Amino acid sequence: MARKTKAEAEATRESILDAAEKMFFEQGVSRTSLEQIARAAGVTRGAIYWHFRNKQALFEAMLGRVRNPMEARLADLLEQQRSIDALRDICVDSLRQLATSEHHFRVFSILFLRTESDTGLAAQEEISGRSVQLLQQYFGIPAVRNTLAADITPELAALALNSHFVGIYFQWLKTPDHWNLVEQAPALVDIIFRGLQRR
Amino acid sequence: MARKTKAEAEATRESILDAAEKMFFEQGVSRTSLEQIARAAGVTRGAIYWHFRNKQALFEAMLGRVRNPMEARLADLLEQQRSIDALRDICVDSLRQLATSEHHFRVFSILFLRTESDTGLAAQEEISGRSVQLLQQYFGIPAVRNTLAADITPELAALALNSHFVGIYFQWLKTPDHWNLVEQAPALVDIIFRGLQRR
DNA sequence: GCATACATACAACCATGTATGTATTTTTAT
DNA sequence: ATAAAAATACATACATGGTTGTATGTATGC
Repeated sequence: MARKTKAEAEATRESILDAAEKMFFEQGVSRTSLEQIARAAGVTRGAIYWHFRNKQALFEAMLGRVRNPMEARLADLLEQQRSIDALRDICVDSLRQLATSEHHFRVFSILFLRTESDTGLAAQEEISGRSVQLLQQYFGIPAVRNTLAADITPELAALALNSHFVGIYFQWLKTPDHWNLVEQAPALVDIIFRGLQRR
Repeated sequence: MARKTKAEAEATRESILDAAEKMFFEQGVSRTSLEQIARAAGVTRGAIYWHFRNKQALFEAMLGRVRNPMEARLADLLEQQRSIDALRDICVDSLRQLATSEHHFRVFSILFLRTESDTGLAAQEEISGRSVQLLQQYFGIPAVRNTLAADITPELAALALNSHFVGIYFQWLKTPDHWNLVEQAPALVDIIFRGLQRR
């Protein structure tokens, strides 16, 4: 086949990534072959091996397209020393984004449910690890810490909030049609915040 | 090789399941071959195919050895209409069991992190689904429901508690050496209960 | 004219599943 | 009770396909 222009090449690269995302989501990472991805992208394996070293590299590139949506906002929260209500908004928005963005839905579904690879775990760690760090620092701000219940350290608060969050992600991704995350998000977030704050 | 006695056969069956649990935990389900499991069990693939129809059946049998530790106690909780403090004890114990029983640790680690199969998800659903059902019914008991915060329905309470729990499981299984689950368990449980109960 | 962006062809390897062999155990018939 | 028959609990051998990686071809953009 003929050589493509630079822009066209970049387009096929993206379509390969799209196809990988789709197939990984539908079948799981280990059970989808490069041949299947190639077919879904309308190319052959040759194209995949041209753009990516192997399946592993393709997988990582696919994950790399999604950035943790919370992270930037958490950094801003910390820097601006915003109120805890602002954090609550971030949390609600984050849950809603998972439920409304097909792209995020698929990638996080792959990360949580459709991969057993170590790089998948590493990616999870990279994503949630930084968030926990930022949350810890935020809860350490005296004005914020004072609002926490008596025996809750910043570390514990960050851990609990993050775990609660991951649990909601996880549970909902398993059965997204079973309950409405967008509707329940505020109530679910309120519960954990009530648990963290002093009464 | 010679035929074994009935008891011996049952022993090799168990050793195969043990080996599968070990290898699935260490390498993930899809990346461990039956050959590896056989070697780890000190037998050949012939023995595996004698006791199990295929890898899938072996995987299910391996999962079948662990029953949800919470379920029986939740049923009792509901039947005896015990106080919410009893539920809190169950939750703490459940977390502690994960951290102290190597067997539970491995199997849940496989379920949450080391499989991408649909049967893995189905098993998760079966395990946590019933718990949520029981929790819903329990929170529906008037005396219990009255202790919940104003706008929290029994369904929401069960969902939130279960999600919080799953999140803790998930986070800790990823990095079990990073923090001490046994120590933190009571505090983590207290947080979610404070969030659920009226102040 | 040379590097590019693929398609095509080829080699090699696991992993699975099944078929077969076999030494015992267990059962059955006498 | 004992010998023959049958079933058991595997090990071994083999056939197959699916997947990966690489090597090569090739038309075209630059």
